[in-house]
Amino acid sequence: MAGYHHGNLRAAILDAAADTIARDGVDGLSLRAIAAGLGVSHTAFRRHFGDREGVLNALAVQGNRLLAEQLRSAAASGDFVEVGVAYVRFARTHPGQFAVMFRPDLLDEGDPALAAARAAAYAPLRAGVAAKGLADPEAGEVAGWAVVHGIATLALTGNLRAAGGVEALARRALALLYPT
Amino acid sequence: MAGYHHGNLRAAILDAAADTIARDGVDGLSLRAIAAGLGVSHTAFRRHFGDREGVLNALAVQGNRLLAEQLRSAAASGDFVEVGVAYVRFARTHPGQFAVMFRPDLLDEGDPALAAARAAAYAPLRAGVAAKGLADPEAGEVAGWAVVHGIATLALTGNLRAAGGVEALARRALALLYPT
DNA sequence: TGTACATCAGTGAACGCGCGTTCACTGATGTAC
DNA sequence: TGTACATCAGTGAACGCGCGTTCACTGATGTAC
Repeated sequence: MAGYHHGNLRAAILDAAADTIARDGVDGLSLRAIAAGLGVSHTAFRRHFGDREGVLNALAVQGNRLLAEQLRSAAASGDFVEVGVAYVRFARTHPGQFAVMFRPDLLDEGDPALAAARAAAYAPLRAGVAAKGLADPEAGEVAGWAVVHGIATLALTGNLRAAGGVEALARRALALLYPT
Repeated sequence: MAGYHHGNLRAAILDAAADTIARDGVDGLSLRAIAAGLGVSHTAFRRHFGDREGVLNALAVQGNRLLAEQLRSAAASGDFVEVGVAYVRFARTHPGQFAVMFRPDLLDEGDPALAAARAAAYAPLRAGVAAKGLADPEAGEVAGWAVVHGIATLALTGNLRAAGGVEALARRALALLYPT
């Protein structure tokens, strides 16, 4: 662990970056501060990520993969509302990744790994809406995505009061949109 | 207009700040750059706003007042869906203000003018949902707000493809949530 | 079993940059008499 | 009608700060023979 070689610097940097972004926002992310926190030179990250955009991009890929996994798992329950709840839960348990995933201005939009991870994350939403057999499935996708993205965003920025918890509130809102 | 006194510096700074934030994000806002653009000393804004937070706060108050006005006007049409569409339209026509309005971390949360402007902006949503007579009005408010906030946010950050236009898409999504 | 050498991982000094803030100030305006 | 003076509006030099990047480098590891 100690010594010249860190051993797991790449993962450690991503973890620390996610924490910092969750606390201070993307623009509060200082690679120098992260390096200091890890007891490592402030240029060490370059070997693994190249530059600042590389760090953010890696975080976005990681986030999308994790989101895809959690949405798929929720979809397996058979209740589409739970897919939406899982989206909100992901945003609140991985706020650092979430803050970066929908910021194409900060990412390498040419990265095929990012595109693939995004597509994987979007697939369960599309499949779930299709199964509903709505007259306007495009509107169904957008409404579903927007309602959970909106709740997640508003909750993360401190704009939502939810006495019974954010996830329960999301469940009630989704029940209105997709009545059983 | 020319000369030592600008005449309308306060309004000019707010306009320029909104433009810059719309283009570069809140953290891309440089008061020095704005001052240079207006041909004014980079400390001139202090007389009117005190510090950086003062500028952002004034922008948020202005934005909330404008939003309140436009939502009230849409509510007068009698069609609640149009209140939601007006929210999305506001976000897209005033992206600089919108980016700041829901960032309590950047604002002076003790400012009564801000609290009043926010309450005025939220009122038409609450009234419109109440008129719907839903079994779960709280969920109705959150779902309505979240869906338009989500669509606005996703569209502004470049995450939404909408062939027929964002407002039309919002209208279809809202029609799903509040069927007539 | 040992040695040479390529590769991989991390170092730390130096650079230039733009930022918000502080400070003592100067120019313009308006009001009292 | 004119003058004194308080107030309001904007100036510009200087400060300290933290940032990402560049650069030449050193230490550690693993593989070929």
